Amino acid sequence: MTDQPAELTNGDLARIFHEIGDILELQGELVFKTVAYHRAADAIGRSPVDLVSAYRSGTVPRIPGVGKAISDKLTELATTGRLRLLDRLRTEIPASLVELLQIPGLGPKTVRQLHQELGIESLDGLSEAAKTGRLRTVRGMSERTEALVLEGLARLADRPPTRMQLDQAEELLTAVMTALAKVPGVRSIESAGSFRRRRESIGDLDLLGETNEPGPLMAAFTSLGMVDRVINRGAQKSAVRLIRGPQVDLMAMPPEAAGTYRIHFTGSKEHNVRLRAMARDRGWSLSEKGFLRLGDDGEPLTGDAAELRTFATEAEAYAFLGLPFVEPELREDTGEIEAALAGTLPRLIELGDLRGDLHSHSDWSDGHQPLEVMIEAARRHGYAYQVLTDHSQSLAIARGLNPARVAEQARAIAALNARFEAEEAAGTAPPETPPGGFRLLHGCELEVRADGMLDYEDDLLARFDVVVASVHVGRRQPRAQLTQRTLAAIRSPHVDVIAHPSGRKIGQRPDLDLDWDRVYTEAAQTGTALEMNGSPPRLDLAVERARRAVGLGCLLAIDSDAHDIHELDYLDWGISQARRAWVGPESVVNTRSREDLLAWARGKPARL
DNA sequence: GCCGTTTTCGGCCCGACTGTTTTCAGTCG
Repeated sequence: MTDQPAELTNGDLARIFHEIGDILELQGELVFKTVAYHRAADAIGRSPVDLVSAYRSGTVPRIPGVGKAISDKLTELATTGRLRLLDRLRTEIPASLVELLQIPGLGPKTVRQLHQELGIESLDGLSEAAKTGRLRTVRGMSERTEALVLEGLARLADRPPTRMQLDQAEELLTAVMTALAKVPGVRSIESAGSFRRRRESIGDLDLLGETNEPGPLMAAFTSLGMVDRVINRGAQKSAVRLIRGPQVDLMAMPPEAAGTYRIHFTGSKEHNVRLRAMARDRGWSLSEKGFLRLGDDGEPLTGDAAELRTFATEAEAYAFLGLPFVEPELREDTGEIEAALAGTLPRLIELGDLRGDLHSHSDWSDGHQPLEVMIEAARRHGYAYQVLTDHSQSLAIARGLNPARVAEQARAIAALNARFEAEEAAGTAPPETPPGGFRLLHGCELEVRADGMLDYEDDLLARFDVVVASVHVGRRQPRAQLTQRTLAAIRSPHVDVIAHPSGRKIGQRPDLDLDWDRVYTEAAQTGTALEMNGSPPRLDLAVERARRAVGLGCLLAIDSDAHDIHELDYLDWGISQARRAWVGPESVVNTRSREDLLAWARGKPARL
């Protein structure tokens, strides 16, 4: 047996550099240095390229925030699987000390002090010291602080931090916003933060209230029935925790300065840091309140000389910095500032660009409703087509269709389409029906079996309008085998879309271990679309993968994968992820008319 | 530690809230 080091994923690498950053913080290292490690860790975690493979092969990608020092450490990790710096740091600071940073209110300075003065090096030690009253012997800590620490410890044990799906976040936000919109003097309540940027999962919720009179708003917010406890309450901002729910932050904004408040509270933090640096270069200090003129000493002018510029809209605030409006989904400091400066921001896809949905289910397989109910709901979305893609035969758990049932389903679809055509001719179709009418297209979700074979014969596959293929079984096969199965589907003349290509479920199930660049390259060569599945637990392809895939020439399909009429709206989440991936309408096959879509699907053999 | 058509050295974003303060540091977002 060889003593080959375990393969480190980008996620493992990110954790390593975050840990280094944490330990350096506890050691009192220069703040900018610790921030640099955390920044680099984030960028490494986001990288679409498998960095261990890249470093071993010597084709090292350029990663923003990774300079010579951290690059050398990546080389060491890729070749030896270890990092001497981290081994040494762990002997200097017990790894368990890092856990103390999770307690709300305890930052690096305090943890370091507790370690030095009381010898505390773990959560257990902290708990013991708080209970026995030793904590209050430290300067700056009181009996009250001890109670807060114990409360924080209890919460940590009680409720592991979980993140919400986008749809769950939306539901909670809507409830809070509806309640607060009625408060006198409040012009509007808006969501901000990571939900507005449509991150794939959401931790805290952020809200902005437009008002000149924040008092009643803060009072109403902190006394909502769904509030478990008030974390803090101030004149302009407050935070609460909802019962069995997340933390919600609310900030009041005066209407005339709403533009900079929105920018501030939408983030991301990294995007804002860039904007503030740009403001500083131009002689202004940027905060949520607006732009303050700086004096020669680099400090904002005060007294009579003070000068504050405010803007009611974000577009005006960006314009003051010489930038066009930057869509919230792009505000991650992943190149959007540079593109804005160069005037090369993309025209992002919108829900209205879609002409149909290529992936949905009925109770013919594992959908919740009869075909007629699903399709009646789909018709009312105003699309030109909906593709029904019930599962293929080998996926027994989802009641996959055998060839005889496929033929029966084709007849049912033909009958429905005949009715739609007649209603459109008679003018009795739903008012949402687009010019050219609505048609139900016959597709299937074709199982790529564990043995690598496709689940229907070619002559049957040829009869479908659209075929989406996916991997559900044999997920733990080695990379080479999984990649071959996916490539077999991509190369089939009948497969048009690879559905949820990574197979992940956010926070529950990891990605398939694929040679992604080969998948992208062959998908681009064959004109096979990769799906951006809008189902909130999937959101698959993930944003960074989608961005790379499009960069390598791939087409995408944005689909709902609806198993229920309410899930048809999942297209919206798919759109938001595509926007985060800088995707424009030209890269998405289901922006095409029904005729063009069918021509693309039929034309696949010619494209090969 | 990172980064640069105003810099290869000297910067690196900003303010509210909290707690324990007799004027502010730490934490957080």
